[in-house]
Amino acid sequence: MGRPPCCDKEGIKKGPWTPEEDIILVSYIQEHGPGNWRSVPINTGLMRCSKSCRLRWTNYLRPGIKRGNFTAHEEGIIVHLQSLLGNRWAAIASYLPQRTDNDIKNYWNTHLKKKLAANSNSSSNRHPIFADATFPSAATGSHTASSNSDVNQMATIARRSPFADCPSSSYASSMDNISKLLDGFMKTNSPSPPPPPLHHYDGGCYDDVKPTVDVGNPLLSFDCMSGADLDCFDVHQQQQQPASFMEYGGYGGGYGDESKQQLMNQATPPLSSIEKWLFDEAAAEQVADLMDLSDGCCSVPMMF
DNA sequence: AAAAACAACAACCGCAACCTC
DNA sequence: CGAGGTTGCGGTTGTTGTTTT
Repeated sequence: MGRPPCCDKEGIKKGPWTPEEDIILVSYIQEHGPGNWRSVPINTGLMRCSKSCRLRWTNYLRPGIKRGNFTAHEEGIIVHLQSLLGNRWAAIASYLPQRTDNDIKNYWNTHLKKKLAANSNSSSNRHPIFADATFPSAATGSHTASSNSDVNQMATIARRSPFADCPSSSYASSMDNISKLLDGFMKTNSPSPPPPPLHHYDGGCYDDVKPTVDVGNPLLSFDCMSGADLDCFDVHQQQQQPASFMEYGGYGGGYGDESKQQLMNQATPPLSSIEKWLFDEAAAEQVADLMDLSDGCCSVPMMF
């Protein structure tokens, strides 16, 4: 099968998106919902390829995206999941609904990898919890997993992370301008329906209804998790409901603690222990601290 | 004050999986 | 069942902002 010409077409614009383009894309998706990306540039007149539209929406315009510094909790989750899953950023992102896979990938490459690489030089200080555990290989899926009790042990290590109180960065690029433009745009449009329940985010398509973690995911054989457990994270709604961009939170908006609680409440069947742990900020902060990402005193076995 | 170096992140590219007919 | 089309994902690059010299 031949690859369809996409971004190499003549007349296709590349590079940074303008606020005007963002408005066009957001308003179109508001009306039609995400998905069917092929038709987006055709119907909107945007001189962008479908892939670029999807990426822009997924990584930047999608409601509920949290921007700014990663918290210690998030760092803990990312480091732990990366050790479990390898560089499967989409799978990792499914555990952090407010972050995009691209964001996580960037953060890993620019921050965490460096920290962990520096820390790995002092492997003698590796914490016994991680030293004892053999984490799954992303390539083979083989592993012996840490148990719930291991996770609980992690949570008992009480030492506050230096990152815990990091303020969010003041994300101010073209976002301010875009936000103003969109604000004006929204005011001129009809009242919006109430915000929908938290979706499962799977690569940017809210209308996707499929398991968050695929069959090949080593977590499926993780001894404290079951397939049913994994479905806990697949919190989605069955029908699309275009909603106000701003009511979603607009740029920089997020579901925050309330939505996290909402997710916890909606998720049935009950979360597995590791999933609960992943949503437990206090525990994860402690794990992040346990990993000591800042001062290089200990490390996590990584699988690059 | 200017240039160079570095850091952060948005966006692109290409492959592979998935879907539809 | 297979071919063609579409979408998702991960690696990588390009651009912009910040810091250092």
